Amino acid sequence: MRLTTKGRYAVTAMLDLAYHSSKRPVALTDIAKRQDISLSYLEQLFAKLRRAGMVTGVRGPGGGYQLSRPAHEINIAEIITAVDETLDSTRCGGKGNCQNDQPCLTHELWMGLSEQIRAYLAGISLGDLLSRHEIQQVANRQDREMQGVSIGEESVN
Amino acid sequence: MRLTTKGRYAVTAMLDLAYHSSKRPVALTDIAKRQDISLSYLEQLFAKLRRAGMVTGVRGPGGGYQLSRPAHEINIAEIITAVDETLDSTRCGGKGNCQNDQPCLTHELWMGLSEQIRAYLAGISLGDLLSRHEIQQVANRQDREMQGVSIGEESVN
DNA sequence: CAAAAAATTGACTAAATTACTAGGGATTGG
DNA sequence: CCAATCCCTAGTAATTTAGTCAATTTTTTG
Ligand code: FES
Ligand code: FES
Repeated sequence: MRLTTKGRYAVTAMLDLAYHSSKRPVALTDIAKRQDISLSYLEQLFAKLRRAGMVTGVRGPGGGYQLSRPAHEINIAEIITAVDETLDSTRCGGKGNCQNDQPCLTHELWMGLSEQIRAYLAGISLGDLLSRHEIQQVANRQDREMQGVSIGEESVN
Repeated sequence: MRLTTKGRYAVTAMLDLAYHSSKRPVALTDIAKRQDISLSYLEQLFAKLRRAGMVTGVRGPGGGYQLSRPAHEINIAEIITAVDETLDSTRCGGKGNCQNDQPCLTHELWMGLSEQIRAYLAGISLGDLLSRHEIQQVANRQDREMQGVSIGEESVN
């Protein structure tokens, strides 16, 4: 499979967005600060998420991004495939041709694994994650740290 | 997770070894030809597999490698971890410290995924794979092609 | 209207990792 | 002995990832 920080960042950012969503859109600068992700890099990820129809951008002051669908209708597999293109474990990309146009000895094994991973991540939605205790605790901590930074110290960014 | 061609090659080579194992050891040059893997690269992988105690090497002419245990007692997860060091999906390596020494928002999610993958691959042994039809077919094809090469054509390697 | 806030886009770069090569021993059967 | 084979270490080329930079467009606020 290809699970890199790109996919991880995308899921993290989407979860942050879901957690802080209300009437008003959420600006990427806020997500970048809370989650410690480069703003420019986030912009690239959200461009893909927008093209995939998972978020909508609102321009201008007070703008930002919003989920296009309720959090419990967005699953993790979608998010990763939107930015990573695939969560396939095969070498051949599912085409069964990685040894001289023929399937290699282990093609079926990786196909099975891919399906396993896909099914697991497709079965978890942003809404599911939001309701988990550990995640609420972490999100809370991050919000407090954000306040601390903006009140107590100079912004170093 | 980190599933690269290194891990895939290792599993493929181990499966080839299991399939061709009998009294006599199997030489890496044969595996390299059948599976289209660079010999030097295979040697590096088998060095790790040997250190992990999964195969034993026999030197000298007629030498090669043998499985240290029966095929049904070697599972896929073992093989991958032996060469790839880990099949962890987290960014932090399970330590929960990837955001400024604190767990990031999605740490628990990746932990769950890692366990899912590990359990799946740990539940499959080389013996299981050997008994699958598709794999026998592919192995057979490879053996025929090998013969064709050594009889009909000059070896291009 | 002017200014500012924010998304949007595309090109480019640096760092890291992977896949692979090169070259030399060490062992052992015939 | 000598050829086949494992064994070991370094090094390198290719690929991929993570991230930067700079310019543009759209919209709201004052
Ligand atoms: S992984 Fe699909 S053919 Fe090798
Ligand atoms: S993945 Fe473990 S702390 Fe972020």
